[in-house]
Amino acid sequence: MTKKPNLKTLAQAAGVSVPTASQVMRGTGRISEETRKKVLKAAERLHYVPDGRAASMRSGEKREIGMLIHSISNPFNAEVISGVSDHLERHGYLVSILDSRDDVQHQKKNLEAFIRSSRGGLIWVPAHDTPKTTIDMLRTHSIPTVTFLRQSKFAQFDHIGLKNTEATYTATRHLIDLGHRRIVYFGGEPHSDVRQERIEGFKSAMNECGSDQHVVWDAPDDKSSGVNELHQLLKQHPHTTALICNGDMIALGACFALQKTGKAPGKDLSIIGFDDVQDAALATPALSTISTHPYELGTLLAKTILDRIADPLQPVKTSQIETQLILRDTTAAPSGSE
Amino acid sequence: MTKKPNLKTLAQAAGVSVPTASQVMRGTGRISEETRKKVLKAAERLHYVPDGRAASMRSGEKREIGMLIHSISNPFNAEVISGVSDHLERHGYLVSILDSRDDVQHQKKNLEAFIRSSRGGLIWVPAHDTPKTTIDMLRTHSIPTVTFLRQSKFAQFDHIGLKNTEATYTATRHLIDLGHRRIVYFGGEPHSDVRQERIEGFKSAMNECGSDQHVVWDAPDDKSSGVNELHQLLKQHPHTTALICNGDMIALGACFALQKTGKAPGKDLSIIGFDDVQDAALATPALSTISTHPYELGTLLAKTILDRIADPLQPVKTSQIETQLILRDTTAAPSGSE
DNA sequence: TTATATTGATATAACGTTATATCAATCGTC
DNA sequence: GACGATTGATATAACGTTATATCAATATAA
Repeated sequence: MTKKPNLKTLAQAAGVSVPTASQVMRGTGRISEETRKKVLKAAERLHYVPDGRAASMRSGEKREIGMLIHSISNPFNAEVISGVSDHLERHGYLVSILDSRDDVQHQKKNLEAFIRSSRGGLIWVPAHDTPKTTIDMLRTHSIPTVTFLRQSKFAQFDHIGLKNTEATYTATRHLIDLGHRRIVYFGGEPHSDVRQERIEGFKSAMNECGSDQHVVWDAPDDKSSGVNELHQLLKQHPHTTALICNGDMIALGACFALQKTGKAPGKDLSIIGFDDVQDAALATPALSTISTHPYELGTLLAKTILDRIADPLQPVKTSQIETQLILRDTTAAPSGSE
Repeated sequence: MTKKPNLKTLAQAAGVSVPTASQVMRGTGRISEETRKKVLKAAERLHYVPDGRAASMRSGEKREIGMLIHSISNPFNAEVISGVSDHLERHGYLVSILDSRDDVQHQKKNLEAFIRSSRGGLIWVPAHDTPKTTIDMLRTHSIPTVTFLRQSKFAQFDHIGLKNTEATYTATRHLIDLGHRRIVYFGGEPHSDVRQERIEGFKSAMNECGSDQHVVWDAPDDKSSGVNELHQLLKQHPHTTALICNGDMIALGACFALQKTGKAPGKDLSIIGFDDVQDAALATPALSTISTHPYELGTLLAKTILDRIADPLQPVKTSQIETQLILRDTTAAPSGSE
């Protein structure tokens, strides 16, 4: 069991000085072809790999970007991660993922460890109700940070969001044009800002058609919640003809629940989801939904954080990703409308 | 824009020496209550956070564990990650995730960066066809490593797997007892060792009942593949009465495809999945499947890597997680059997 | 020829910690 | 009151790199 080789070992093996070995490994400085080969050959032989901690400490360069997200299993996030990784790996960065589980305690622990580990930047979905102290902690250490999906109330970070209001406006408008009037906004947590934006779009479309009915139904954004809550909803609002859902999962849950009672999504109740996850297209009936281009979002995130690292003092930037209404089989004119 | 505080800054602010400040922050050594308070107060004021790189370099301690997995969006993996994180966070570790996308090139890049970053240990699902050079790289740097799900052919790492053979044996046996004889193993990549184990269990059960029909159908393990490939399968083997599937996703895809042709899973074709993902219980009809206790797997992984870190020279350990056959609505006696 | 660049290497110090050794002051014991 | 033990602090060196300055040897220019 030989000890891990370091630059000193390597330099001795190659018969050169430590700085020379370092320069060869990094490809910098003025080095003759002859010594270059000597060092590289020795490095190969010893399986030398530089210690990133020491290098980063001395040079100040940090070749690792962290992503802290609220749910690692979410297929939308997985696509975003692909977009980020592809771009950043091409620029020589390592991308590592942390999972806050949308819990501020977990998030705080993760961020503390993150700061200690001195990474180059943070791509972040802040957990619900992230407290100001957490934000302050980040700002104090002036870590290049880009948020996505959710924007912090307390600090100005670069941010990339979705055109939430526009998206739900368009979707609601479409339902109205089909003849629907009793439309419910279904799902999401009351505190969510993203949801607030979506509800805004929903309400403004409803207002335009003269409806003062703005029914909003709170429920967790997963499939089982969709199954359970739909019954409650229809009990309280039996004349509902269409749902704008806060996410595809709850929308698919609602479809299941409806089918179990012998009714058909699209025919008896129109349903529009949000995200366009893979299952949306595969479900029967296929789910009408709002697509959000997660891979492109990831690419944009990567570019944004590279810009921020390159110039930490530039003004804060905010952009928004276009969405697209995908019409499949769960939307139709209301059944009593002809 | 003040510079980031370090131990020197902190010590000066508190009016003590650098080693004293260090000891206070770590809670070690003999420190009077008075100076302890002074230092902690100063640390609070300056928002001091130690530099993990420097600490780790000097002390040799590494408080970060990496997980390199083949697919980050896989709900099974997400549960495993939860189990690992919960346990390791309680022991003061940070858990970060890398995604190899089951591609050996990505994997190699990730591992190289991983080694440079000097983490404390690696929990790993080796990508398909991981070459020996990659394994050698890891072994040379003697990084505490535990694999799960897939075991490397080339090196002996600690490993935690599933009782694959036993699981499919039991499942196939159950179908046979119901009266099925024309059973097909559906899905998975030909090179996969895990799948090979499962097929073994399938075949040995089939042999027991005197059937020499061992139809195995290759197909990617996702839902859309299930939809597409089922038709091909039934065209070639029209008398099939039951499927043992390589994963829940392809099983659910097969269910959808069947329903689209007006047939019923369970009644016209029995289907058993593998993994027991959330959707399995929620689908209509609910999917019979093999549950694998991913959270417990994660906990065991965490314990195993802690043991390995504590004593790097102990003999290699291998364990296997029990599985459980969950019978829901997609399994029944074959339709022509009464 | 002398002065000036250029090339290819090296010596030294620094990054922010922590391990080890050391030291003065206080304590208890006989 | 002399001695060793304990307490609470500090000085120093080391972890493995890289930035900067330096230097001898050669090449180029005036």
